[in-house]
Amino acid sequence: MQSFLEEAIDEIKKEISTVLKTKIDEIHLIISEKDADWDIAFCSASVAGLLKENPVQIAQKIAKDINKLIFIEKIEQKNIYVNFFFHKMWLTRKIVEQQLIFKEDKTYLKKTILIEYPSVNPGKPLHIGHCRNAVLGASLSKIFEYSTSGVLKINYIDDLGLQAACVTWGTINVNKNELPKKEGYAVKADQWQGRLYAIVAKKMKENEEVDKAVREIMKKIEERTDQALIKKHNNLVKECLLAQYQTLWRIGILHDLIINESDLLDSKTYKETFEILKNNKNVVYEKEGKNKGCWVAKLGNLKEYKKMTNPDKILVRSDGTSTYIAKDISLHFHKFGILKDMMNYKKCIKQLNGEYIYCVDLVDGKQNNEFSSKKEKVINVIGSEQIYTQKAMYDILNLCGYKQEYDNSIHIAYEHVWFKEKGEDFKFSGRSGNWIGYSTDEVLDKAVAIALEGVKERQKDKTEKWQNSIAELLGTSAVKFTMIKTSWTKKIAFDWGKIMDMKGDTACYLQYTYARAKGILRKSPSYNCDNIKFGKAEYAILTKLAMFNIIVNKARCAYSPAIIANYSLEIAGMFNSFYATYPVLNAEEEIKNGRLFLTKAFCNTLKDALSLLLIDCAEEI
RNA sequence: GGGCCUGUAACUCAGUGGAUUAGAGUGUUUGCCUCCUAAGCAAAAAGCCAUGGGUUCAAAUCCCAUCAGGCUCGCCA
Repeated sequence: MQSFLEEAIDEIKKEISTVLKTKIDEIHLIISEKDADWDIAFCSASVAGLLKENPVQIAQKIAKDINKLIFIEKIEQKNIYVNFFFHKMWLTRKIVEQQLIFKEDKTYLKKTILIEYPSVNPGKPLHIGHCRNAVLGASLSKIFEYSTSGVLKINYIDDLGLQAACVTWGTINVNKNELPKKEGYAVKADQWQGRLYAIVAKKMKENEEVDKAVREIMKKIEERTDQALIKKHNNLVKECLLAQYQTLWRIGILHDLIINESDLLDSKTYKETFEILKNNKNVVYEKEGKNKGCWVAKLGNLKEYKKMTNPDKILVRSDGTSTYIAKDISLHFHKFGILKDMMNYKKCIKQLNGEYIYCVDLVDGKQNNEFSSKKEKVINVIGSEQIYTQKAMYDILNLCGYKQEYDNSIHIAYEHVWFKEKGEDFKFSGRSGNWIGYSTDEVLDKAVAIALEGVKERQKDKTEKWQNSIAELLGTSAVKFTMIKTSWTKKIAFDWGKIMDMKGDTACYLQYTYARAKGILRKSPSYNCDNIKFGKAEYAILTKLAMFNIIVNKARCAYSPAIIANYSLEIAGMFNSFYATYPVLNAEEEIKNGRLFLTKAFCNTLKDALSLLLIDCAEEI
C-alpha cells in the first residue's frame, strides 16, 4: 500500500512527463529537507542531456505548461529547479488520515523469499561478529515482511564440519583435567565447546597424530554408518545449537527452519542435485592433471575465472567425498524449490514467541509445501570472505540453466567486526579462541551492566525488577543498533566505548527521545483531531515522518537496514529539537492538538522503524 | 597475476539514479534546567570528498588510470 506522499510524487511525475514528453522513469523528484520552504522539487538537469535543451528553459517550460494538480498550491521556477508547494489543508488532512490508517495484518503472506542467517558453525558460541550477521539477516526479514512478502528464515548448520568434529573428538579423547571447567560463561554449552574446540585445534597444530585422528572422526561421521558415534555427535551439536539460541533469542532473532548439512546427505537432496550437475557439460570427471579423480565444475570457461590461480571448482574429491560447496549447491537448489525431493520436517525447538522452529526429520516428519515451494529470491547473509565461493555457486546454477534463480540469488557479503589490541587489528577466530571476552553473551552483559548504572541513577524510585528490565532493553538495543547502523560493506572496529556510549548517534538516544515523547502523551492522552493546526516546524517533521514508506522501500531495494537506522536518528533529532523549542502541553488549544498529534505520529513512526531493526521501545527509561 | 570491497572533518560514519550552500555524532570551545525526562537543545571551530585524467553548462557522486588498506582464487569448512 502506497503512502499519500508516494501517490503525490507519482502524480507530479506523470504531469512533468506529459509536459516534457518523456518516460515517467526518467523523472526524479526531491523531497523537502530541513529548511527548504517547498515540499517537492524537480531538477531539470537530470533530463537536460536527454532532451538536449537548456535546463533553465526546461524548468520554465514545466512551470508554465504543467497541469496544476489539485493538491498543489503553488509552483515556482528557480534557476534549473521547479519547486512544488502542497496545499496545507490537503497536507494536514492526508497526514492525519495516514496516521489513523488501519495496519494490515501481514502474517498470512506467502513466504516467497528465503533468507539464511547466521549459520554459525556448531562448536562455539556467537562472537560479536556473528551478532552482526544475525541482526542483519533478521532485520532484512522484517523489512521484506513489512512491505511485500513472507520470508522463510533458515539457519544452516554445518554439523559435518571440522569444528564440530573437533568437539566430538575432544569429549572422547581429551583428559578430564584438561577439559574446560564448567564455570563462569562456560556453563553454557556453546561457550564450553568453544573453549574445548580451541584446545583441540591447538593439539592438532602441534601434533600430526591428533590432526589425523580428528579428520578420521570427521570422515566417519560423514559416512553416516557408525550410529553410536553419530548419536553422540548429534547430541553435542544440538546442545550447542540450543545454547546459541539462548543468545539469539535474547536479541530477538527467530527462525522457521533449521537444516543440517547431514540432512542433505541423509535425504535425496544431495544425490538429486549431483545428478543434475553430472548431466551438465560443464561438470566433468577429471581423468588426468592435478584434479585427477575429482568431479569438477569447469568455471575456467567463464572469462572472470580464466586468470585465477585455480579457475575450476572441485565438487567431489578423489576419495569420493563431497566438498563443502557441493553440499551448499544442493542446499541452494533446495532453497529455490527446484528439486523433486522435498525432505520431511518436524516441529523441533519452541521459540520465545511460542512459534516452533522446524528441523528435518526424515522418519517422523512430514512434507511442508511452504518450505519446499518455489522462491522468488534467496538471500544468503554470509561474510565477505565468501564472495568468491558464493559467486561460483551462483555461476554453476546459471551454467545448469537456472538463469532466473541465478538472477535472484543475493549474497549479503557483510564485512567483519574487528577488534584492536596493541594498535593492531584482529579478526575473530574460533580456532585460536581469541573471541573469549568478545562473545555476544559477554558484550551484551557488559552493555546491560553499563545501562543499569544509568537507570539506577535516573530512576531511583523504581523497583529493581523494572530497572533491570529497562537496562536489558537499553543494553541489547545498543549492541544491535551499533551492528546495524554502519552499512554492511564497511568493517566495524569493535570499540567498547562506542558500544557503551549512551549519547549521540545511539539506540539510547532513540529510546530516550521515545520515552520523552511518551511522557507528554501520558500527561495528555487525548486530543481533538477536528480542531488541529500545524506550524512550519510541525509540517517539516510530519513530512519527514510521512516518508517512512519511501525509506523502507529504499532499505529493501538496497538490502540495507542501516538506511532505517539513520532515518530513525534523523526523525529523533528533529523531534528533540522541536521538543526543546516548543511547549506542547501549555500551547493554546489548536496548536496543542497539532503538537500532540505530531508527538503521537512521531512515537508511532519511531516504534515502527525500530521494530524493523529488532528493537522494542520502552515507555519510560 | 585475476576478482571483489573500502578511502568524505582529529575520530566514527551519512550522502554516491550529477545540481538550490557537502551533512550527522564523538571530541574541543561556549551558552541553556522556575518550563512536557539535560542520556537533551542551541552555537562555534574543523573538509582540495585518497590522487591524476576524462565525460558534462555542472562531478564527492558517472568512466578510466594510479596509490593505500582489507578480503579472496584449498581434494579446509
